[in-house]
Amino acid sequence: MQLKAGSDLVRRQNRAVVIAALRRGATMSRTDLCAATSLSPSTVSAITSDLLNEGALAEQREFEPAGSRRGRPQIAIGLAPARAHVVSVELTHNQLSVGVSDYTGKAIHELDQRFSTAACSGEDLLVRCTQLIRVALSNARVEQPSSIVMAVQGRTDAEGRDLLWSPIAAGRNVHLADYLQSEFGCPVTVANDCSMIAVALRWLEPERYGRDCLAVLLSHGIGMGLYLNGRLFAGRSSSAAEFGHMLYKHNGALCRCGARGCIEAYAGDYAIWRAAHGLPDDALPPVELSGLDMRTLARRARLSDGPERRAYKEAAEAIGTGLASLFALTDPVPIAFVGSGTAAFDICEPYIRACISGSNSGGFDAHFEHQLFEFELPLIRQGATVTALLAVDEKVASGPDHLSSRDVSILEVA
Amino acid sequence: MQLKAGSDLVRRQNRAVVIAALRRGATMSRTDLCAATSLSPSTVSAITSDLLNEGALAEQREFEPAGSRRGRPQIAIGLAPARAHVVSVELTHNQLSVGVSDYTGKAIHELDQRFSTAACSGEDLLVRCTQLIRVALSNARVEQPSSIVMAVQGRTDAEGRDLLWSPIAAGRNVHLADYLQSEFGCPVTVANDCSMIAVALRWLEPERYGRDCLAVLLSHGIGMGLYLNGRLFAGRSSSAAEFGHMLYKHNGALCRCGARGCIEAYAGDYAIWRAAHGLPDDALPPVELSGLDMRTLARRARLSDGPERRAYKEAAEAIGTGLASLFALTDPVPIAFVGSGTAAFDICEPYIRACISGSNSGGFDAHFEHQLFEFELPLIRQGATVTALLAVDEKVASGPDHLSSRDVSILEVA
DNA sequence: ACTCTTTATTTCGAGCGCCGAAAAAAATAG
DNA sequence: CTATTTTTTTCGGCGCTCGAAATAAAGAGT
Repeated sequence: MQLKAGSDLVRRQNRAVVIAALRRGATMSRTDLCAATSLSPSTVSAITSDLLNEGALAEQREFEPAGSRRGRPQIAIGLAPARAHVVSVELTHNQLSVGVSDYTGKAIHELDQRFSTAACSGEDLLVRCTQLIRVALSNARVEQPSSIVMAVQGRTDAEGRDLLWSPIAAGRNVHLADYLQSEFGCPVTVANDCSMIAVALRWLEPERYGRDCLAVLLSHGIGMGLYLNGRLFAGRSSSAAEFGHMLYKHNGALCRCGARGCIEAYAGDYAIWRAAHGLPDDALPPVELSGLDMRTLARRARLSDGPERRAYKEAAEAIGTGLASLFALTDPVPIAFVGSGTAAFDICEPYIRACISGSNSGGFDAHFEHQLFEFELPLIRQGATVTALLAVDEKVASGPDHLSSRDVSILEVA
Repeated sequence: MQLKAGSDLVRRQNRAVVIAALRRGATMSRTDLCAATSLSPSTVSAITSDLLNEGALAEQREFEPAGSRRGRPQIAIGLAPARAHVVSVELTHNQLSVGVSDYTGKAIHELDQRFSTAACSGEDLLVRCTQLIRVALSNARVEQPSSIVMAVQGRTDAEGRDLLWSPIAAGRNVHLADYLQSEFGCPVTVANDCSMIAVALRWLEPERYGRDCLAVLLSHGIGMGLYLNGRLFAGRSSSAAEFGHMLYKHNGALCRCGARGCIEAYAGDYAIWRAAHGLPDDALPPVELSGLDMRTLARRARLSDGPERRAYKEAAEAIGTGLASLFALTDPVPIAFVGSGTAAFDICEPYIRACISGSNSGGFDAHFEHQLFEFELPLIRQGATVTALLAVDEKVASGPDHLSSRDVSILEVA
């Protein structure tokens, strides 16, 4: 059942609209805001004055940008950098990264730590995260973060509280969000790394990826983030969207996840390496593969039609079959392939396209457009930061806790 | 960008909440409505009195249901049957059906017509629909329908305007909605039949299917309707969710859709029949198969481990592989298997479960609960009717076109 | 230097929809 | 016939948006 509405909802919504407009476009005058939000000047005036009082917005009188026209000059308004600080945490293979940004989204500080994630228990993970975040905050001279988003390779619960399973760490059912939340006293969300890539792409290229965005991570494992009709696709009880674990072949090759026949068991780096070296498809996959190993494999695959080429072909057909199946469900969607695996994409592409165009994806236009991004980390960080900022925006929009704006100005005077 | 809000939105929303409450529970008093909507008594009073004036609601003083307690008796309020009439149209294999219901959802009239759909051009379809709807409306003594929903086997565009492709009719890109809309002067939506099954199940069993609902139609072809996190899953540019056309085997058996390796090319009735009779997997599938044919096949499959059993096993593994892949994306969801194919579900079930539990679906709880429904038509009709009614509700909630409630009462007096 | 024009922003009063409290309505209990 | 109980309506107030008018702050013209 839908929820009832009241004037409170209207206020929140319109404040949110104003904040959203400013989050996109650096600074705007009140007049610009009227145009962007289609709110009346009076309303924009009221809302901005409230938000200015609350410290969420700041006027920028300094930069009068020349354009000297007649009439009263516009006053540029922007988000107030100091209103909040957000933290993004990225847990990837053998690396933990932390980024601190101000409320405008400007990166203030970034910090990495490399260690063997495979040996990491849940407990270890909590401690390492806490420590690294603390250092980063202190380096950035931030007392109190307002929101933390942690992007992990692996499956989280649907509410973004727990890390259920990760291919890169031993811990299971790690209550990351609750722990960090009590450590840092601010809302924490745990998200899938590929979802964050999709968020970033949507944010960076709304024209192309605004409505629909499929991010496929090709690396040691295979991950996916999907926006469909403008909303993040997630499972019923977990972050799901586990493209890499769609079933490619019943009783097929052994996957890192323990199941058999997953796409990843053919298309992950370890699977390609395994197949290229003629190892049995239930061999325990090598834990560590250098970028050099894979580049060598790719070079051989390009040179001659040997076992390497066949391994890449099988990988491509696993991916192509998965995409074809996915597109039977969603219709073709613009794709961003991300990660080190994109370096061998030239080998895979024709096979992938053959799978998709031979299938019924979309029924009529069985083609897809794609882009390649070699490095996933910047995208993940961008996505996590944006997600954290939007969470703060929501809180700011709902106003200073249950005090009317009038009360606030009274408090400020006192 | 989100849209701005105003008092108009609040009014619409709260009227919608009231209407939604009444659509569920036959009749309620104003006090009940307060509890159900969490609106204040004053607001409920105002809204119901407006809706009564507009003829959307009706008081039912007749049935004072005994429960003689002290105090002023409650006045039962319900949707006014005469406020609107909706039409549901179902196009299935060799049959066109029309149902007419009043605003409370009560079926007033139903009408079927059987003919060879395969021979049907787009033009034919438009004419037949129009004629059958006209007859049904006149039989039901309904002057003007308020909403028509047509459920078709096949793929529609994302907006529910056109029938893009259907396995049961020759026409392509048939502008069903626009045509019927101009014929009957009311909003028309074209929807996928399996989506309507999912709508119906959600409506009938909200406890089980309210949030997530997977309807799988097993019959000549394979269809699917999916609700995920309370919203209908649909493709980017079409109704999509074409479970039957997920890719099971690259370059595999020939499917009705023209592609190769679709799940349907193994699990549709025609595919099972083809395999059981040892025909090549690119044989043109028989167009007509009687229920008797399939029952015979199933009986033989149960009796001995011959070609029939193998055909059902292959079918089940195609479905199981598809479900495993789907559940990698969505986590396991309660399933309703619908249609004549459910008669052989006892043969398939173990193989389907083997596929799913061998895979990584959901990561941790690789099981699913399911229900069987032999007859799809009643569910499709129910879903289409509900969809049509909800469309009317939305219009009713937004109020008499741009007149305030005061204006309306003035008009009524005049 | 002063006034006029232009453009941006704020202020003011009205309207709409919700809510709480009080009043009114309509029954039963005594 | 009055008191009690429960439902429903009425009334006044509040919060939010909006349109119109007022104010603010510039450049342009004389």
